[in-house]
Amino acid sequence: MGIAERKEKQKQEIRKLILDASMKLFVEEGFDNVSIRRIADLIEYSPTTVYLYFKDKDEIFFNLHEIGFQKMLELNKNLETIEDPLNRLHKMGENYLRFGMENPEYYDLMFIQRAPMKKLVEMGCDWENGDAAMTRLRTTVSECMEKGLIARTNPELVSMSVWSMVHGLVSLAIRDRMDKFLPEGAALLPVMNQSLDWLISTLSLGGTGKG
Amino acid sequence: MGIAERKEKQKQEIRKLILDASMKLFVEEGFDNVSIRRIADLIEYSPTTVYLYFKDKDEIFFNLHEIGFQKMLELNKNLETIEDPLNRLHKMGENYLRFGMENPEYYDLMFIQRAPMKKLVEMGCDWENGDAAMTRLRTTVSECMEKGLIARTNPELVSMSVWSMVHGLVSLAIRDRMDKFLPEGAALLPVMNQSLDWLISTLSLGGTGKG
DNA sequence: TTGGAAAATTAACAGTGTTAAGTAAATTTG
DNA sequence: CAAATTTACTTAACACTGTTAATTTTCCAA
Repeated sequence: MGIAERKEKQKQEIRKLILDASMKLFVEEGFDNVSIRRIADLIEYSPTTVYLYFKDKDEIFFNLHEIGFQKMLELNKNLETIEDPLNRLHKMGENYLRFGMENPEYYDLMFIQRAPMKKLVEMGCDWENGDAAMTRLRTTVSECMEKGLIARTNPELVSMSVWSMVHGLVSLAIRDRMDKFLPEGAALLPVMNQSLDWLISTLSLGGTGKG
Repeated sequence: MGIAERKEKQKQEIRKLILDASMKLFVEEGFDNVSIRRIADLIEYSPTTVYLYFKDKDEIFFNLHEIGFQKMLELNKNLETIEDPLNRLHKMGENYLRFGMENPEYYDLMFIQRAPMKKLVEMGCDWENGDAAMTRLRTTVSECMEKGLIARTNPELVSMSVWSMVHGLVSLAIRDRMDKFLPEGAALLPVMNQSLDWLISTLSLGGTGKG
């Protein structure tokens, strides 16, 4: 079955070619300037060829959104060695903020754009990437509660709250709402990290409440 | 000069006609389905007429974004009578969440879509609506600190953090990320309000930390 | 070498934002 | 009141968009 295998491999290669070209356009020209025709130009195929590898444009975006989660997962490998769950939670937040600011296009697809969620509904399946991320967060939050580092309440609720805040920070930043409140040209990430520091120290039972 | 005045009034009427039609389409059909041609159809003018009243599509969206802020301001009138600043902060958050969930299209324009901010840069002016809203929030946060209701830190930072959390909640909800973590068909707003309750009680120096 | 499947293309449809040029209506001027 | 001018509006067009049907080219097996 060498031939069918090779064909499948070739197919995957072209899929990757398309995804890479899409992301390149997305990063360099912005969401609105990613068109099937420009993707096709980039990979030197005709526009309709793209449709032989992806059902429609949203499916391309869905795949990019998945790649984004992979990248984020990779970034979070530095958490594994952190024993203290509150420290881990803090570092998890820092990772999240950094990922969002360094990969605004991926972040957009993962947490802002409608297309990937639309595709999810179409396919009738769960948001596995989102669920997995939320589970990792909730596990750490639960651990913090068990060790008495933060107040014992509903871990689900606290996870959602913490996630909402870091998401709020990143999404305001990458959609140009945050810079409006800072001196011209000021770096956003340090301020965002201060917000996170504040949250963690406010959360913390043993902390000063001052950060 | 009655005639110039009347003409100006007529001009404003057609502008309003266009904005109303745009919002109607935006609410009923979603952002992507608002086209100049459909707006023109609705107001029974030719598509190019729209360009006599607005420079481009983004300018329409910018104006809708401003109307959104007006609506939000109106909603916040119920805050004026609240003496206790922490209560006021809490209620301000509730208003924010409710506004977002009841007017997702306006919210989108105010805090998610890029178009209005793009227009702002083009016009070279500040985000007055955003600044005003942030000032109202910061004033209340400062008052909480002065009265010793919450920890004395940087009011700007705490305001940003609080805003980020409620924005995070609303933006996750209206971009279909929140329902993925709740039972099918569950109402989002109550959960979001619980998150807010948690934040306020965690913030509060006199509180139980349990909500 | 030929038959058929697979891969890629061309042509087309219905739509988009936007502009230039032309027409109809209203107002000012003689 | 009639002519000239300004204002309001429309038609036609450009260069795009996602997507599909029909057609051609390429590849592999018999």
